[in-house]
Order: sequence, then C-alpha cells, then structure tokens
Amino acid sequence: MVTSTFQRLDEEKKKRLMDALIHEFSEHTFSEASINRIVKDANISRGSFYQYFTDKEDCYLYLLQVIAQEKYILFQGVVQQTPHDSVYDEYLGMLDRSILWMKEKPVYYKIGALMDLDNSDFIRNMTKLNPQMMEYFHNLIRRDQERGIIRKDIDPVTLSEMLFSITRAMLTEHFYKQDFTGMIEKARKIFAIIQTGTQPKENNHV
Amino acid sequence: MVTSTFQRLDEEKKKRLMDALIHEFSEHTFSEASINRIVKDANISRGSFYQYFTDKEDCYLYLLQVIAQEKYILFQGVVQQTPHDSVYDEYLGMLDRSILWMKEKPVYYKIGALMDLDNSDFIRNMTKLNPQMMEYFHNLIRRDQERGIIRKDIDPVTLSEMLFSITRAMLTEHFYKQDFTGMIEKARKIFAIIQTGTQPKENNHV
Amino acid sequence: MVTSTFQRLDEEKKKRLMDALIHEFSEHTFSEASINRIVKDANISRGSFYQYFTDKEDCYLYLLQVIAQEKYILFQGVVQQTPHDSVYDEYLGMLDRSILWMKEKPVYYKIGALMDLDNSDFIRNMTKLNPQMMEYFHNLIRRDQERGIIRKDIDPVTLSEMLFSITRAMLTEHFYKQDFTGMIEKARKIFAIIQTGTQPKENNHV
Amino acid sequence: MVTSTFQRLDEEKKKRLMDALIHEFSEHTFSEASINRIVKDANISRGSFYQYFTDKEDCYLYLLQVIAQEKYILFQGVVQQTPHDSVYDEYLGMLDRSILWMKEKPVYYKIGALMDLDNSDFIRNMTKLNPQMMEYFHNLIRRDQERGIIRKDIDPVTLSEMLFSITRAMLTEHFYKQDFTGMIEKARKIFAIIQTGTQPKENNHV
DNA sequence: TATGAATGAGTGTTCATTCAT
DNA sequence: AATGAATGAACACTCATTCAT
Repeated sequence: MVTSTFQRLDEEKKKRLMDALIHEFSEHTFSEASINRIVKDANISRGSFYQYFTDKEDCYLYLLQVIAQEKYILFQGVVQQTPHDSVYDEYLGMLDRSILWMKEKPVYYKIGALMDLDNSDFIRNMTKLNPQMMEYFHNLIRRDQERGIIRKDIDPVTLSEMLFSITRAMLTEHFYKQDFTGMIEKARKIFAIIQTGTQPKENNHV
Repeated sequence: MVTSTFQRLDEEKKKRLMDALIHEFSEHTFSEASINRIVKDANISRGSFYQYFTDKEDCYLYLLQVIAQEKYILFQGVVQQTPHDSVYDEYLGMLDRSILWMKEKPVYYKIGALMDLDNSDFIRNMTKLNPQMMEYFHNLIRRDQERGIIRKDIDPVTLSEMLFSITRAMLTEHFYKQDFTGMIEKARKIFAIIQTGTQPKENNHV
Repeated sequence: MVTSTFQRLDEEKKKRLMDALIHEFSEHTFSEASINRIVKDANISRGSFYQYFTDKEDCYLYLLQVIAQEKYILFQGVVQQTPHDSVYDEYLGMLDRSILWMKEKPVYYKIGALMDLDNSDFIRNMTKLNPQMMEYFHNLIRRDQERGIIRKDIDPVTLSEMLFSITRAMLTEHFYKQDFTGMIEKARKIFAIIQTGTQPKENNHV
Repeated sequence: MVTSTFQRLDEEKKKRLMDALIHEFSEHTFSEASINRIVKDANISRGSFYQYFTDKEDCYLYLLQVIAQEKYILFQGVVQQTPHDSVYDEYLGMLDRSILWMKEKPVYYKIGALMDLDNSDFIRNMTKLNPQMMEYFHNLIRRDQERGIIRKDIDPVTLSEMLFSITRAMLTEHFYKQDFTGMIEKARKIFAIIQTGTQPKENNHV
C-alpha cells in the first residue's frame, strides 16, 4: 500500500517521483522496470522509495490507479454528453476522446499497453473492461431500442461487445502506427455497415 | 541460427529441451524468461544450451517457428474447405479451429499472447497479422459479393478487419476465462447481426 | 567515475579494497584481471564493488591515477633539485628515484608494465610518455648547450629520446632481474660514452 | 609439445591452422585468445586441435618458435653481410631489415609485442635478447676497436646494450605510429652523436 | 585419426530489498 | 523521516578441455 508518508510529501518531490514512475513504466515492462533508475531519475534515495511504497508492485499499482483516475475523469465527459445521439455517436465520441487522450498522454497509454502484456496475476485483474462503462453503453443501446433506432431482438450485451472489440482494435492499431488521421471516418464507415448490415436489400426480406 | 548440433540431438533430449522452452516461454515474457531455468528444467548443462542456440533470442525464434509451423498445418485445413460457404462460415470455421488449437495447445497460445506484449523490436515484427490469410478472406468477401450474398458497396478490407477484430477479441477473452463453451454460438449471433444490420426494417428504406 | 560512496568509505575497508586492486592488477593484465578475485580478496560483496566503481575499467583507471599521483609526488623531487648539475646528472637522479620507487613499490611498477602490454584502446592512450617531463629535459639540454657543456648543433629532442630509451631499457631489464646493484654506475659509464663519443681522439678532428 | 600428428598433417590443413593461429594471436593476448575462434577459423574440429597440441600454451609456444625461426633466417642476412662496414652500419642494416620485416609481417611483430606483455612465466623466458646476436655485435665492436674506429677503452657490452636499447625503442615507437619514414635517417643522426659525443670540441681535451 | 557434443566454472554486471545511522 | 551502504542471487554468455564414438 502506498504509505501516508508518500501522500504527505511536498508537491514538488511527489511530482518528481510520479514523473519518474511514468517515465520508467512507459518504457519498460513491469519486470524490466528498474527501481534503480526510478530513484536516480526522481533524485530521491533508495531508502525513501521503500518508505513510500512497500515494493515494486506497490508503486506500479499506485501508478495504474492514478492513470485510471485521470482516464475516468476524461471519459466522464463522454457519459455526460447530450443524450440525443445514437449509441454509435457515443462510441464515436468515445473514440474521439480516446484519440485525444492518446495524443496528450501517450505515456499513459503505453503503460496500459505494457500492462496488458505482463502476465503477473495482480495485473490480470486490472485489464478487465470497466464494468461501469459497459453498463452505460448497454443502457444506451436499450434506449436506442426504445427509440426505434436499433432492432429490439438484438442483445445489447452482444452488440456492445462487438463495438468495443472493434474500437479497441482500431485504437491499438493506430497507436502503433502513431497516426490517427482518418480513424473517425473509418469507424463511421464500419458503424454504417453494422447498422444497415452486409446483406443486399433484396436478401433482406428473405 | 539453431545449430545443426541441436537438430542432430537424440529425440528424447530434444523433446526435453523443447518442453522446457515451451514451459518457460509460456509462463514468462521473452525478457523475463531465464535460460538458467530452461537448462535446469531440460536437465542439460548451460554450455550445451549455447551449443544448440546462439543466444536467448535464437532459441525463442526457433520456438516461435515451430509453433507457427504447427499452427500453419492446422489452419491449412480452413483454407482447403468446401468453397460453397459464405465468408461468415469461413470465419466460424476458423474460430472452431482456433478453439481446437487453444484447447489442445494452450501453452502455444500463451506463448503467442506473451509475445504480443513484449515490446522488443524484433518481436514487434512478428506480431503483424498474417497477410496471406488476410488476402484469403478479402477474396472470400469479393466472391460473396459476386454471389450476391454481400452488398457490393462494402469495402472488403474494412469488413475483413471488423470480423478479425471481433473474432480475435472473442478468442482472447475466452482463453483467459479458460471456457470456450457457447463461443461459436455467440459468434454466429454476432455475424447474424452484422449481416442483417442493427436497424429495424422499417428504418431500412429511409 | 569512482563514486563518492567509495571516497566516503572507512579507511580500513578502503585500504583492503585498494590492496586487492593493487594485488590483482599487478599479477594480471587488465583483461585477465578478475573482479571475482578482487572482491573475494577485499572481502566485500560483489554488489558493493559496483557501488564503488561503475565498472572494471573504472576501478582500473582509478588505480592508475592513484599510482600516477604517488609517482608524481616522488618525481617532483627530481625537478626541484639543485640546478647546477648537467642534464646527465639529472637523468642519473631520475634513475636513482626510479630505482627507489621500484624497490619500495614494485607492484606499482608491475602494474605499469602490464598496462603497457594490454592493447585495449583506452590503455594505449595512457602509455604515452609524460610530455611535461619530456619538456623539462629538453629545456635542461638547451640550458647545458648555453652553458657550453653540450654541443649546440645537437638536437635536444633527439638527445632526450636517446637518453630516455636507454634509461627505460635499463630499468626494465634490472626490474626483471630484481637486482638494481651497479645500475647507477653502469648508467654513468654509458653517459660518459655519450659525452665523449666512441671515436678515438685522433679521429675526432677528421 | 606439438605432436607428430600435427607435423604429419597435409600441407593445406597445416597452413589453415597456422594462419588461424597467427590471426588469433596477433589480435589477442595469450589469455584473451580463444581456441574456439581458432578452430572455427581454421575449420578443424575441436578434438583435432587437442590432438595436435596438448593445450593452449603449447600451440602458442609452437607459433612463437615458427616466428623466431623465420626471423632468424631473415636476420642471418645481416650477419653475413660485407664485413667492411662499421658496427654502426651494421645496426643500420639491422634496422633496415627490421623495418622490412615489420612491414611484410606486421602480424608477426604484433604477436611478439603482445608476447612482451603477457606475464605468464613461460613467456618471460622467451623475451630475453637473442644471445647469439648479442655476441655477434660484441665482436663487431671489438673488430672496430682493432680497426681504430672505436675507442679501445669502451666496454663492448655496454656500447652494444646502448645501441640495442635505442634501436628497439625506435622500432616500437614507429610501429605503433605505423610510419617508418625517416627512421633510418634519425638513427644515423643518433649514431653520429654517439660517435662524436655530445661535448663541444674545446671541452674534449680537458 | 578425427570428430563434435558435453561440461561446469568462469566472466562482468544488475537487481530489489534491508537496515543501521 | 531520510539516507545510502550492503548484499547475494540472478542475469546472459564464453571458456578450455575431455572423451565416447
């Protein structure tokens, strides 16, 4: 657990350490990351580090939590937006926010990506999709079903999963290419296909 | 390069070493993997290891190649199947094979998954999707467009990417749950949605 | 760079480590020298060694520097001697000091000798003769030319090189014999030859 | 001891091995030299190597002996030259031959130089100056004393040592500079100084 | 005679963590 | 609360040599 000692730290030192953590974990896997480098980078003593965090894992978890928090705040925006868009527009909005986030805090995203890979048990638990956000989208789909925009026989969970898989894959791909141009357009095209279906119209009433 | 010395090894020893490699790399990232553990596990001397492989990277690449080969043989089947199915059926077939593979050789899949995470440069190059397989699916989509099963205004590459993202995400998720039951059914449901679209029929002719 | 950690070490431990360094590098070439042996000899942990020095090279350079310093202090004496001697007497004085040094600190000399042999690049740069000392002798020769003790048509650099070659060779030879008796006498004899020349007098005015 | 097995080897293989030895020992100190590299370079099996030589030391000694032999043959020339030159001219001739040798077989010289540095006991014994050659020069000096070219009160051994020290130092220096131009001229200048002495003429009859 | 697989000690270096001050 | 010295296990990799075939 992050100690209270750390929380009480003066802001400047705290920031230095946070920056060092971000830097290290955005460039290295958890197991490759080096506390040596972190304390040197943050210009604090080895001993201090272990007074702030119980061990390497602890500081990593703390960092992830901070990132999650920032991400949460950002994505809150999505949720609070004008409610008259369809769920597809919401997804597009989320994509937009995500791109913004990735561009502004690429290191955060990097950390998340590296996290995905590391197979330590304690990490696995964090990779699960945010259930609150899932729920939010499920509700949007239900709302759109009520509105008559989406067929009522479609399972909201299934549809939601589809859309998540697709947007996630797109984000990942574009992040590695470091080029997000045209991404929203592409998503729009895909969503259009999903809405109208791939079958030709004459096949539709078979 | 894997040395000829290794190739000439008697089968029993070779197997012991291969098993050790599989074991190590299915439990650890490339950079976490330990040659110490491998040789101990395989019950060979450190010196011997370096007579079989030039270095750590070498043995890893060799392992990946062996896995790729086995995978290739398995998936050859998909490609050679009866050609009257739609592209959706092909994807379902591929899913089926993948599940089979994951169940039979879960460690192989694990190795591939860990590979995805390690960010060493030489690994990044290997994670790109098999372009031949992509091409194969593009062609299937075009064929189905000719057959009148898929709308001609749909971009084959876009559709193919959608389907890949979805199946890949499903496989990953189910693998970690270690439960593949109902997966094919779920995929079928998703594909049905994609075919008919999410819009209610009356919205279709707007 | 030698770390401040090392400088701050308590004298006893520091001495133990220095002795171990001296011992190792006087018995082995740089590349043969073993850090394993050094830490065992100094009775410190491997980890500590790397807290004192950044690497093998670092500890070696440090040792050389210490030796150079001690040597410098000793040879300062030569330079500050009574100025009425001829350059030959100065060389004899230097020889005398060198013998003293070799007898008192034979390991230091050994280290220097081993250094000569190792062909690593960073070492080559250190083997060049001390240019300051060279300059000092050049000036002495010029002074003696003014005084009328040495012929003015003789190139000081050439003469200086001759004398250095000879004294250096003598020192080396005697060091390996571990017997310096009669050396000064021998040098005096050689210098006498150089002064009067090897030609018989009657040939002199040809 | 080099085994008879080696001597009986077919010329081509023998040459390959010799070349590999020369190559390795001209680039590395005895202790740095690697039998691994030698056998790979010579394209022979590890086992064979140990059938030709008892160990690393053995092959090194053999190589040195071969070089010494070649050197001997070359320098024999010096000894058999026209006898009317002065000892100084003989030294100049030797220098000339040495430069030739260094230029033609720089690797041989390199090996010799590395040899100088390695402090193994068995090596020390080989670095002693060739006594036969020394004797030859002593005799030349005595001859020149008889001829009235060199003062009779000069000790031949002392003079010989002087000249050796000087030529040796020159050769070493120029070898590392990889530039032998002007070397003979420089030697001639030095020898001239030694012949006439450094004292001004008017001081000569004091 | 030739081969090359096997070996285990050795190399320099980094590591996360502890603990006395 | 802060420090930084100490530690020993771990890392990937190389070595000269042996010996069964």
